[in-house]
Amino acid sequence: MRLLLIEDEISLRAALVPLLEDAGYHVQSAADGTTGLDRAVTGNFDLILLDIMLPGIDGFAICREIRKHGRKMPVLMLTARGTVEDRIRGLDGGADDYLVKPFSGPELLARIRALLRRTAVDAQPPASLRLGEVQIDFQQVTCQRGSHAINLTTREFRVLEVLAAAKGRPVSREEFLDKAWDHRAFPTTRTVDNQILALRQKLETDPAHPRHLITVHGKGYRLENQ
Amino acid sequence: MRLLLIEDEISLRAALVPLLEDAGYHVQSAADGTTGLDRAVTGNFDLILLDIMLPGIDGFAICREIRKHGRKMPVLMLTARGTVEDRIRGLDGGADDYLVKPFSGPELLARIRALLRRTAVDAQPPASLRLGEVQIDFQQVTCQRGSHAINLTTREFRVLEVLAAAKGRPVSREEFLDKAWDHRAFPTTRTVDNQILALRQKLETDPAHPRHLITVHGKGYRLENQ
DNA sequence: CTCGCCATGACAAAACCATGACATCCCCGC
DNA sequence: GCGGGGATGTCATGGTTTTGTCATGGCGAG
Repeated sequence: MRLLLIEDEISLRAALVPLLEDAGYHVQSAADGTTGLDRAVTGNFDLILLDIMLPGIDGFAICREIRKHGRKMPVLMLTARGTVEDRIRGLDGGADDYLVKPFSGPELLARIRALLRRTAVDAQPPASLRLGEVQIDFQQVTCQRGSHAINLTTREFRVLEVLAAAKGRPVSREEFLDKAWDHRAFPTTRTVDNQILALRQKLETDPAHPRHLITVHGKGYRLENQ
Repeated sequence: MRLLLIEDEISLRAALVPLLEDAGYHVQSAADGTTGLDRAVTGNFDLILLDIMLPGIDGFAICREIRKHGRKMPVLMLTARGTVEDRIRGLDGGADDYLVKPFSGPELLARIRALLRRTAVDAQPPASLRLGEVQIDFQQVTCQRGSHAINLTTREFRVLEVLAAAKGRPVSREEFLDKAWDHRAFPTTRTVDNQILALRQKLETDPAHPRHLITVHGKGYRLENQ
């Protein structure tokens, strides 16, 4: 599991990073809001730890921006202030939980576990998906633009399902090969690209300028669900 | 949904029961074959999870007994062995799916969902069906294009019924053999194709370009109703 | 016995998709 | 801004798998 810690205080970072790594997480950190937001949006994280008081952009704004980019990973806010207003404001902006400093290590780990568990449950692909005027039904294994049926291959459905289950998180080529290909298939990476290409040509209104099957340079692809 | 877990290893039961209950299933378990068979036959379960290596009766025998009693609920075999012979023997004896230990929780849940979907969704085929200008009546077992009668064989009716019951979802050849053939017939896959071929030639306006009996490459066939 | 049904196998046709070549784009350092 | 190198877009190709289609023969019902 990959965590992103956005926190400007060096001493807190120094304390938190080992704690999280000891707990088995992969941790990256950012010392200011701008860097943090950038990594949160482009990186492939499972959870964000976000301080509210930050130089650059503040935590509330970062959280809103993350959501604007369609990223659904859970965000755990860290703050020195604990007023009811702050809490409401944070949760309103798209944060998933809220932890008031000072907190204990076990407390933090427990919150992280709870958040990851909560989101892992709905890591299953949805029963159906709508991309613009295209409707994909994973139960019926059908796909149509308006009333006109579109023929997707089995592999294309599986690739879409993986993307849909990721809920906007970028999916790397390796992850695709793991999840959409039969166990232990090791095709060249071009293969994944070709599936994406085919899906774009079938699903996107303008395949050359995709609005839903988005390339994340150096990371893979992600699904923009409008 | 009510599941019955027949498994003698305490540790596996202890791991599986909470997993299944968290997933929203009602779980009962039996620690040996005799008890398990008894509950499977008398109880009202939607699915059976069945270990093969059991004290008392072994899993294969239990499965056969369950079928002898006319119970049709899906059976998912769990086993440490994964040989082709075991698999065939299990499926031959009336099991519906097969999972080799060790398996992951999500993997098990996915299989269960698939089995329940497969057996529950299409419980009731419609009483009649209209495909273009062709009218099929499953009650009267008749079929006509306009006022002109079309002669369908018994098997063709059953194949159509299975397709109709699936409501547009693709039906695999395995599923056809399960549902449209007498218990545990193992004809070559070509047999299903031939039935579809015959149906197309009788029902489709242009058998070479079917509009209703649609091939889903790598999956099977599905019925396009309109 | 005769006829229809249908399982099996053979072969052709089609679909799918892995691979590689080349063009193009993007990011980074200058 | 301006290359340069790596990453991605795109296409053509061939091999493999899956499906279409037909012929054959066994089998059971009437």
